[in-house]
Amino acid sequence: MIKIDSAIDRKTQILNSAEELFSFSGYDGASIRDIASHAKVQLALVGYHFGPKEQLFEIVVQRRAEYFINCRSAELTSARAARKGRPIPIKKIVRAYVWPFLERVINGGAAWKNYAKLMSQIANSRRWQPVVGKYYDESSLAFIDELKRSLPNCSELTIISSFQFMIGIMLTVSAESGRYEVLPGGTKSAKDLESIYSDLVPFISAGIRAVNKKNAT
Amino acid sequence: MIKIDSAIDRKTQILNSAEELFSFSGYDGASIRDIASHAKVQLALVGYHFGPKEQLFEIVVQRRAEYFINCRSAELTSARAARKGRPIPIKKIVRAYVWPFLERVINGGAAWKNYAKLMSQIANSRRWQPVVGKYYDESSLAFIDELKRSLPNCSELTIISSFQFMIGIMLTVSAESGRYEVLPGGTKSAKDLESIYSDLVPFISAGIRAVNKKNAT
DNA sequence: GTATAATTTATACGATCGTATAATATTTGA
DNA sequence: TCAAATATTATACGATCGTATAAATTATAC
Repeated sequence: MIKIDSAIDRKTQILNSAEELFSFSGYDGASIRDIASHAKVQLALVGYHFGPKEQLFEIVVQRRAEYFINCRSAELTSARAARKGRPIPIKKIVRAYVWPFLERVINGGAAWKNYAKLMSQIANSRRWQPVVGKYYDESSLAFIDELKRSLPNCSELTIISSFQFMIGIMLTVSAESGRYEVLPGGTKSAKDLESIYSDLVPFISAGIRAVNKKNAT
Repeated sequence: MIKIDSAIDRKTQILNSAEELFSFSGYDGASIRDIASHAKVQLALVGYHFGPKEQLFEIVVQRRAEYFINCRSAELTSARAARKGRPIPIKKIVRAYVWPFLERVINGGAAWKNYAKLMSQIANSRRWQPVVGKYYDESSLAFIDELKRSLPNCSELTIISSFQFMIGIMLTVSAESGRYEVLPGGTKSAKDLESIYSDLVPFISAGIRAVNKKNAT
């Protein structure tokens, strides 16, 4: 008889189910009953472990946010160390931000894909701005500061816009909405996905350099 | 006594309210009762004019889609005519796609802003892919074909990716989620918005040129 | 002007929602 | 081993959901 920590297992199952159903149906479209039955637990157990629905939602957002923030911070630190005080190349900054996210979408399995889909929807939503900001703002500020250091002649607004453009691209790709699978020549295989990702950093880096040059004082 | 066409007026009011509430709360978060009371009409009137909720939602998406598709098509046609058979510059293609949308966000008032916010959420959603695709796929294909003509050495997948990147940027900016207003130096005024828009086309054009060069055969 | 059609109102139905609670089962710690 | 803590179940409550329907009102056409 194998002993398993049932409580933790079930909590994880609930979070994974919530993540999946929220990402497809949205916050109000996914009921706690849907989530419970998808996780194969009783309805009341969801509330017992996670409290009200809004709190469950926030915990879903928080859970993987911590990983990304730590990972991005580590990438940035290591890039800084390699440059010994000199500004970090734009491409490295972009990579430090988008790669931890894309890597998980590629290698992390269905759960991480679901998280990415969820984020791609709520990041554009005013309604969830407080939740997203609570966990991601601090990390965002660190990257914007780093961009400022590497683009000293660029206006702050242009830097923030570039940062926003980067996130927009990262999320629309990670959403895998199916919008481009139906188009002839659109994505079909995992190999295609990697090809898209390999275009992503050069695209963003060139974009940032272009608006920097355009707005340089 | 002024004679007003009450029915049409109220239908428009309902659509505007649905647009606003869908864009903030999502499809399931906005109830028909919310929409009706926001439009100052009776509950049952919504169903009378627009049928089931899903149909109302689709009509909201469709209403302004027609304008954008026509406007983009006209921009493309005029750009083609000016070039007399030669390929259209990338910047012109990008502008033909994003400008009709951004122009409405800038000058169209609250209703068009709400539509943009709504699109920025459902465009990344698999759930609504059939609805979005129904109205936008044909136009998307026309733009992808035009990009192929201007980038003859670029792989089809890279072109589709670039197209997707462009839409991701356009929508994340139009969403006005409030994510960047809280950041120091972030957007505050309408003037800032125009500055962001002026960075958008150069950013995307430079990005496309970069991945084209990288993948050129 | 009056019959016909279109619009609007008032209301009700069954289903599903989030949440709370009491009872039961399981695990934990001394 | 046995009480205390934790986890799980079963169930019920009031609120709100989308939808349907009949009555009342307004507009249209001849």
